[in-house]
Amino acid sequence: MLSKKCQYAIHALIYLTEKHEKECTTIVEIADAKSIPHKFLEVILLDLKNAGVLGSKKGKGGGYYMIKHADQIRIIDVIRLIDGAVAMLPCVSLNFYESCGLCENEKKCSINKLFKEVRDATLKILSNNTIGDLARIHRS
Amino acid sequence: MLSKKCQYAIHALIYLTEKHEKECTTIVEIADAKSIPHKFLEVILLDLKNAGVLGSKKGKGGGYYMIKHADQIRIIDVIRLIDGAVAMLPCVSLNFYESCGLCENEKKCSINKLFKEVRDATLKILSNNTIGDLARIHRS
DNA sequence: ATATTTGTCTATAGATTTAGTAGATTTTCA
DNA sequence: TGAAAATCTACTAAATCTATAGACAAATAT
Repeated sequence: MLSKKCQYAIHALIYLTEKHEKECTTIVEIADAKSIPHKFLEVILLDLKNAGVLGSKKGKGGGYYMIKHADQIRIIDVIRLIDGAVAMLPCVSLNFYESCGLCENEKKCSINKLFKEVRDATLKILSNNTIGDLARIHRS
Repeated sequence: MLSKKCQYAIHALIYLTEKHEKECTTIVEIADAKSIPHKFLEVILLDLKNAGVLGSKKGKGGGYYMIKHADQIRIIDVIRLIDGAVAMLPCVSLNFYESCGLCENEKKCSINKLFKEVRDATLKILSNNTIGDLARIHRS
């Protein structure tokens, strides 16, 4: 399961994409629109900023804005950024690999093989879809 | 990520399948063979028993044995039994559905739609593979 | 300059889940 | 009866999740 944090991140990014781009939107506006606790959203938007996805401006008229184009933000990237590994087992994760510590030979392990299949199927979908795609469907 | 508990469950079932079927195997034997903490394995095997996957016999010469054929135990069933939902969002789960509480109309929600795709791809693989399949590959 | 608005940083806290442990009890077999 | 094994009850420690509080820094308007 994706964490609440990650779900909030996706919703916030879609909201920012659907708004006029290049304009600043405050944390409170997004929080109210999407019913996200705003102190929690604060942390999330900061993470997205530190990852280079969003930019921000302080003071009056400030807020957050998209720094990357929505079509360049893949869903898989948001998940990895907020939640970490996408794979169902540590030993099949591309970005957060760890040995499972249970099988003797990972290359011959049937469990490993099966969950690599699952990983690849999941990755195929989540890396071919962007925040832009989701926002477009949303609008129509 | 699958929990350790679920990984242990899969390994234990494969171990039981690879052993001579119909014979009793003690918790301690499985725990030692697969390096699983045996008090933890105790809980796991009991869950599998209560779900009708394993049978048990108490006393001397007792232990656990397969009650279902390994080819009838789908990996998806083990995961659902031990970890619960397989889906990445509550609103796309078939067996553990809950509303996400974030979108107005689930049927029009693009996020919902995307993660249903992921769910279906995952389910396709995990319901077409059984403990028997994993044990067979293991052996060869 | 100063007040206001807005993001940033530090710190904390409650709830839940994960991963496991301890010890008494029951059943079965020899 | 005694030993071996599962079963049951009841914990616990640590991590993670989901937040919240409050001080601080920067930008803007007046």
